[in-house]
Amino acid sequence: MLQQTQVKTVLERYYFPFLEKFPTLQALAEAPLDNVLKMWEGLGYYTRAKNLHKAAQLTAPELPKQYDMLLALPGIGKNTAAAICAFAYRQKRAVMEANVRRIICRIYALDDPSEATLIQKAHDLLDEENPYDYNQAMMDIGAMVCTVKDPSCDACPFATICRARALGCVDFPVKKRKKVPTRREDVVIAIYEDRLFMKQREGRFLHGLWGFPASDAPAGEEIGTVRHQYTHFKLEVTLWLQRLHAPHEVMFTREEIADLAISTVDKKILDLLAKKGLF
DNA sequence: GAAGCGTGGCG
DNA sequence: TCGCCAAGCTT
Repeated sequence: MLQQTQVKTVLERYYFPFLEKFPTLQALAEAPLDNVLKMWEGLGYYTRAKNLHKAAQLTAPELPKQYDMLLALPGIGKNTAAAICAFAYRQKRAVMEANVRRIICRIYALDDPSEATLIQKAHDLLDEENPYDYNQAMMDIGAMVCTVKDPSCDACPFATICRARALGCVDFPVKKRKKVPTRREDVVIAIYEDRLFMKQREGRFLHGLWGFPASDAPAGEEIGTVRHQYTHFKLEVTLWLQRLHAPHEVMFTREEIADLAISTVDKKILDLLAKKGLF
């Protein structure tokens, strides 16, 4: 859950409900994927949920303790494998995530280091006698002291050796900006009495979540626009309403929709329909 | 190595 | 409104 996601979000809305629903690796492994996705709803990067579910099925009832075996599991990369080893099993592994990366870039004044360089530096710095405390300290310092903007260098234990500080700037690592394109889509909302047509998404994007597929041939009445910002593109959806005279394909009532895993953009569409009193 | 993958918060 | 960023991984 914590991959590319702020701790605050995970702790406030996802971690505890997820553990209550799936209290053991075995329970997670036996659950239908749709139930897992429902608990992941709104958290993003949904492949993580699928990978976690798969990893549970591969390892239940017990997670392996060896780094290489963890690394081989879907969704577990070098950082997560190192974190599990260091935090769960007190092994000598150095985590290399966002906070550690920022600290290392600043200590050594690295603009845009390769992954290999970062991992080498992290390994060099690791306190092998206290891997748990070292890793936790690095992440906490990154989160609370060596922050992205306006770091508290006066309170930083690295202040005397930090090259970025000696250079009088905190502009490490160098931020690479990228502009994202805008994508426009037409979506036709098919309504019959108290039911809506929804489809489970396929392909890589939002896979497994239920939503409103884009249409090549919009028809019906235009009812509004929904905007949503993804990492790599901006989406602008024009909504069309089509009232059917007979039900077709798969349609859901409001109560049934509440049990489906739905991404944020499709939630926005549902909100707009509700706001306009259309559904 | 680079691109693709979600969402919410912040300035 | 816009760009940046977060306990990264997979292809």
